[in-house]
This record gives sequence, structure tokens and C-alpha cells, in this order.
Amino acid sequence: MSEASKSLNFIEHIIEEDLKNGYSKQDLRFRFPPEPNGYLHIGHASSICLNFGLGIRYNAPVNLRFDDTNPAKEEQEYVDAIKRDVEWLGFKWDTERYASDYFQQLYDWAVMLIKEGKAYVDSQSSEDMAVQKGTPTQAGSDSPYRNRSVDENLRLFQEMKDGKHESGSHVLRAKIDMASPNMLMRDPIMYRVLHKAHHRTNTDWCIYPMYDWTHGESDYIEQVSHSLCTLEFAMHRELYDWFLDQVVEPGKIRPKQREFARRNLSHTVVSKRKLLQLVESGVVNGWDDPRMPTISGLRRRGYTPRSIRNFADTIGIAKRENLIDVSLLEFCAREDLNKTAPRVMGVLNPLKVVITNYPEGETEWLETENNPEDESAGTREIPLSREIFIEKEDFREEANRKFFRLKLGGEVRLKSGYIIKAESCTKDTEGNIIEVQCTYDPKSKSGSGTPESLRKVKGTLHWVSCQHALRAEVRLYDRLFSHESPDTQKDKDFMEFLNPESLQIIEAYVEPGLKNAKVGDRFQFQRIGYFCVDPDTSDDKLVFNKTVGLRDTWAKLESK
RNA sequence: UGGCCUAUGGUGUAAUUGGCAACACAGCUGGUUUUGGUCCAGUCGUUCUAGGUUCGAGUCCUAGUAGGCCAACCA
Repeated sequence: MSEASKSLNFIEHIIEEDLKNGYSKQDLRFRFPPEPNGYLHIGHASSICLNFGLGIRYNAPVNLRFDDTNPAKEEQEYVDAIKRDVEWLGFKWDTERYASDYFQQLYDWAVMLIKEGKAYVDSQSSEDMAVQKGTPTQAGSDSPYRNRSVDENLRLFQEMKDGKHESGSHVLRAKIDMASPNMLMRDPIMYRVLHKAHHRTNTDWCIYPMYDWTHGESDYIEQVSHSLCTLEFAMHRELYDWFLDQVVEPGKIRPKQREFARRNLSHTVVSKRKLLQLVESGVVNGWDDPRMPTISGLRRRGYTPRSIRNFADTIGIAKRENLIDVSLLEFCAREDLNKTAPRVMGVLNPLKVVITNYPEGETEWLETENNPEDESAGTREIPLSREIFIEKEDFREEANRKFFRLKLGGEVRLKSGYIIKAESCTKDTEGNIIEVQCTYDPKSKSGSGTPESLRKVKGTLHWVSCQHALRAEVRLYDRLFSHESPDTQKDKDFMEFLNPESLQIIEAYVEPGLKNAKVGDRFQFQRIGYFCVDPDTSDDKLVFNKTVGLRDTWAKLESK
């Protein structure tokens, strides 16, 4: 897909319009501004791809800026995790910034506003201020402290900074308009007193700036041209612009805030609060649990950075509410993994097959391709012996013509091996099939070129040699929630929709070559799906996570 | 009883800015295949409603309807 032929999203249209109106391409600059109070999720990935994608498209720098104005919730641990995730996605930021780097400049500007009579210290309780704020349909009323003298404001603000007042005792507010239909303009708080150590500035400050006061000014300091955020900040734009008006100097870039709709993924939640709740309640095993929609969870699950980038590109960006079906994400995973993942054989639900005419004690090494989609991936050898495992679902005593697998009296090919025929089977006392006896055609070996090997049999099965197979733990995942939109149901808590079967742990048998697999390696278990090696893997225990299953038209047929 | 935003197939996003509504996913039919995968071909199906402007409206205007957001010393 060439860049030129790709249609533009509405943000790109805005930028193109600015460029046409004389904006210099050199002045374009973007930023990704996470608050370090949680782990990044698939929604952030979309925002990251948007901002960094713009940087690539226009050859413009993109800053990674941590919005760290609230020491009560923010931690270094999150900073590190966020940096790792952005890098893993494949993006490079121009400079690493912190809103806290600008605390002094912000303070100086605040003093300037006080001197201009545009900000004042309010000494009421938050409850009283909330009452005065009015409601969306009723105007607010002025604070009794609204007309304090400049000198008194200056003195109090200095004292707040010097730590002479308790947390919560005073705030600095912008003096705008208590009757504005936009509640954010009703004298918004710029600073609060907070005696709390900050992850970067430690105890240097005991007043901390609020988001609205900080964000636009930070954009301005960094000379960000287009500041993109989610829709819920649309109402903040008026305030963003008001604060900018107070400090912008001629000749400098005036940042422009534009809003886009956050991306919602079906069958999951993407809100830091709810994700935190999942972690803290123990429903999942941490932020990187493979069922989590966090970037670290997707990584552990086996998603590739490219598949996530493709997903973000495919869903695009707009301003309307949306609920993107998780099947699209899964498609993107398969699309990438199909081209890159080496094929191996693994049996998840083993049924023993004895090839009765195969010499006892003999082992034969069969050559098989590593990836039919990529010839350069080469070949490897896999062992065959008299006893093998196949999937339970691949054998039936009786079946109709649509069943392309093994049935009594029927033939199938063992992938890269021989054609076998089921002769009989053994059952336990409860009637469960526990073994199948087959014969094989020694002349039908794959690739041997004999007429027998060229015979067409409808089914091909994956298998492993019992004697050589490795045992492995396999973790199978299903969607975390059974409802497509668990957190938008009236009067229902999203936790009510948890899928109790989102994790299933089984013992499987895999081909011996997997002994050397390393953590993070991704494979296609042929006819099953894509799997990757989990970090829980140790020298004596191999653990795989199922990333996503192969498309399964048979299962679809069956369920009809 | 206010303000702001949004409305295009089942889902997501486009439409050269007023000129034949398209792309991807999902679904369905076939074909190829030593993975019931991949790949290939085909198919189904769309502009919230009512007016208006115009030769011509998904696009502009008016009204309505539906959905989302806004009253944290959070971001």
C-alpha cells in the first residue's frame, strides 16, 4: 500500500489544510503524553500510532512527554513500562520530556497571571467551591475570595509554594467567568497544595499544577504544533486556548488541540481504573496477563508489534463512538504471523495411534518445510516411530464424507509422513476411545515421488512421535468478557460479565525440536493456531501461550 | 433544563471537498492446497428522519430524532 494512495483521516486533513495555508512543514511537531499512573493498553497503541505515524508521514519530531502533575498516583515503575511499550511498538521519540520539567516556568507564568489580575487564591473548602460552581444548566456564583488584592494573592501563593499551608487549604484559580456555559471556564483551579513527594522533583514542590494549566503550556514550551487528545477533552479546548492566550508570544508556534474518539475493543475494557481493578482483584495475573488488552499483555500473548500497528492503521481515526470487533485484531495477528511464524507440530488433546505394521523400535527422520509461505525458512527433520499421538478430534469410528479426518477403514496422510489407515480402536470401560490401531503404506512416504506417495487422500493430520515428543504446558485463552461491551450496560457492573473460561491450562505434546525454543519465540502449531513461548518457561518446563487460533471453517461447519 | 460533539453495510473507516458510495474485517459460494490454514475468484449488504438550496446533496442550510461528553484540589 503506497502512502500516496492512502486516504487521509480527519487529523491529516487538518494538517494538510494548515500546510496549504502557509504553515511550514518544518514547524510540525507532535507528542504522545501519557500519565505515568498505569500501563498502556490497545487504546493508547492507537494514539501512539497516530502521533508517531504523523511524525513519520511528515518527517516531524514526536516527543514522549509524561504528564506527571499528580504525585499521588504516579510512579517511576509506570514510566519505565511506558517507555518499553512505545519502543517495543517500534517507535522512536525525539526527546523524552516531563511536565514536571516545566514546574518553574509554570509557576512564573502563574505569578504573572496573578499580577495581571487573572488569577486568585481561593481559601474555601472543595465542597463550597463545588456548590458555587453551579450545574450544567445553572450559572455558578463568585467565590468570596475572588476579589482579593494582587498583593494578598501574591503573598498567599508564595506561602503555598513555601509549604506554609496544609494540603487542601488553598488553591490558585484562574479568574475567567463563573457564568460560562462551559463549566471548565468557571474559574478553574490551576494549583493545589499537596505535600507529597514527586517521582522526579521529590519534595521540591508542595504545590502542583492541574492538567488544564499544564498541558497546553507544556505543548507551547515544546512548540508542539498539533496536540491530539481524546474526545472527552473537547470541552477543555476553550480553556486550553484561554491559557495559551495568556502566554503566547508573536513568532512562536501556537499549539492546536484537536480531539478524536477513543477506540473501544469488543469483549474487553480499556480504562485504567477497570484494568487496575482486574489486576488488584486477582481476576488476572498482573498487567501483562495475556488476556489483558494492555500492550504488555498483548506482547506476552504473542502479538507482534507490526500486527498492532496494522490494526491501528486499519481501524483509522474519527470522531464517532465505536466498538471495534476483536476479530479484526485477531485477523491482524494471523496476517502477520502467517508470513513469519515457523510451523511446528503439537498435539493438544492426545490420542495414541499405533502403526501396527511399522517396525518396533525404529525411528525415521522425516524432512518437513518450516514455512510454506517463506521458502527461505528452510526445512527441518522430525522423528516418526511406531506410536504417535494425534488429536482426539481427528478420529471417529464413523463419520460422513464431510469428515476429512481419520475414521475406521479410512485413510489420511500424516503430515510430511505416510498414509495410514485406521483398522480398529480400543476403548476403556466407559466407552472412551483410548487407542487407534492403524496400518501404513510404506511406499507412500511424502516427497518420495512414488505413485503411492502421490495418491490424493482428503485429510492430512498433524502428529508427534510418542517416544520423542516433549511435554509442554499450553495456556489457552478466550475473551475475558462474554459481553461485547461489558462496561456500558446499565445497572450492571462490568465484572458481572467476566468469562469464567477465559483461561484453560492443558498438557500438550510437541515435536522435540522445540526444546531449544526461547522465551518470546512464536510458532504456528499446524492446523491449530499461533503460540508463543511464555516467560514462565524454564529448563525443565516449556510453557506456550496461544496467541490466536487459525481460521477454522471446519468448526464453523460443525456448529451449523 | 443549558452547552459541546457525533450520525455512511453486521463492524471499522473512506469518498478527489457539491459530481457513478468504496476499502478492510465479518458472512456466504466456489477453486487451489500434504495445514478444513494461506492464496485465488465471486457474492451479500450502506448514507438517521423530514423539509430546503442546487442541473446535481453522504457532503451545504433548517428542524427533529438517537447516541456520547460536561458539575474531581484526576488526567
